[in-house]
Amino acid sequence: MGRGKVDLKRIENPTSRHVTFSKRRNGILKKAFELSILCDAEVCLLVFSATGKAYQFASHDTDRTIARYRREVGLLGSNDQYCRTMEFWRNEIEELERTIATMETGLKHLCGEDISTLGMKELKQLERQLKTGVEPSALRRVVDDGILH
Amino acid sequence: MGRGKVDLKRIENPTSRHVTFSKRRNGILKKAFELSILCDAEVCLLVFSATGKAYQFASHDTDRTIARYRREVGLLGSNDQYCRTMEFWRNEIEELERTIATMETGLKHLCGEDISTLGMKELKQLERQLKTGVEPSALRRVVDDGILH
DNA sequence: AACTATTTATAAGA
DNA sequence: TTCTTATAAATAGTT
Repeated sequence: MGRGKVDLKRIENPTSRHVTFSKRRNGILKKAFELSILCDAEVCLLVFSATGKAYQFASHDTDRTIARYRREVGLLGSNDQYCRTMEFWRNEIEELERTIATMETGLKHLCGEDISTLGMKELKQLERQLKTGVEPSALRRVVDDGILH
Repeated sequence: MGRGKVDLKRIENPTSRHVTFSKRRNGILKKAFELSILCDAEVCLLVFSATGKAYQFASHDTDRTIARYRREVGLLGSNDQYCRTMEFWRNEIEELERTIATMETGLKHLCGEDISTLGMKELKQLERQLKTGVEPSALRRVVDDGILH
């Protein structure tokens, strides 16, 4: 698109490459946004320039979409047959139990200290854990007890 | 682009929405590929259709790019202050409750029928629900009752 | 799935 | 970078 057709290969001239990156980066971010709105899709786009700068778009939440990707795509080879075996479901349950154990540790930690003393890192991790799954009753207890403020 | 201009809002007609999704999905995947080649960038694009089907492009390796995102971007910029407010946690909880409600519906459905009659699609959805969070006791009950085989 | 009329994106130039 | 403009690409509506 433009004054001339361009070959699909790395643009050697650094200036052109940077200018093109800037333009196309904006273009694709816009496309990602439009796709998510028009078609009601969940879209996550991560871009790192050759110089290491990061750009991103997420229609919902980057972590959420990545988690979904890991769940649904990340574990390939889960063939139809295997999914119906007891072994498959035992593995599912074990994984869940590990998640819950981690969560419980996190909750204990949370109950033991004022949340305002937690660092950003811990808060983000806790948020991730919450979104990955937690018993709502346990959570509500924490909240009702007024540990959070 | 096309015979008419389109408003930036969800396309209500399901047929048009699906057709547009298919076209634009291909378009943006191509754009992602071109950006990575022309400008020597690291690009990762994750797309889930409204019906849950996944599509992706990764110039290098999806896991690698995600890891890089987590290292360099994941921990920055979130509003440290807001995360400590009650409002933030209430939102977290509401989101969880919605998830749990969906899950409970799914479990009821599961208990009512033999899992071997479920298709791959339902199995994958159930797997997603399981991993998103479910009370392990409820799950174990389902398993122990021999509904799965 | 194809076909086109149009809209968009963007390459090159200033 | 930013704006302009000619042209290549993408795509909306149609067949």
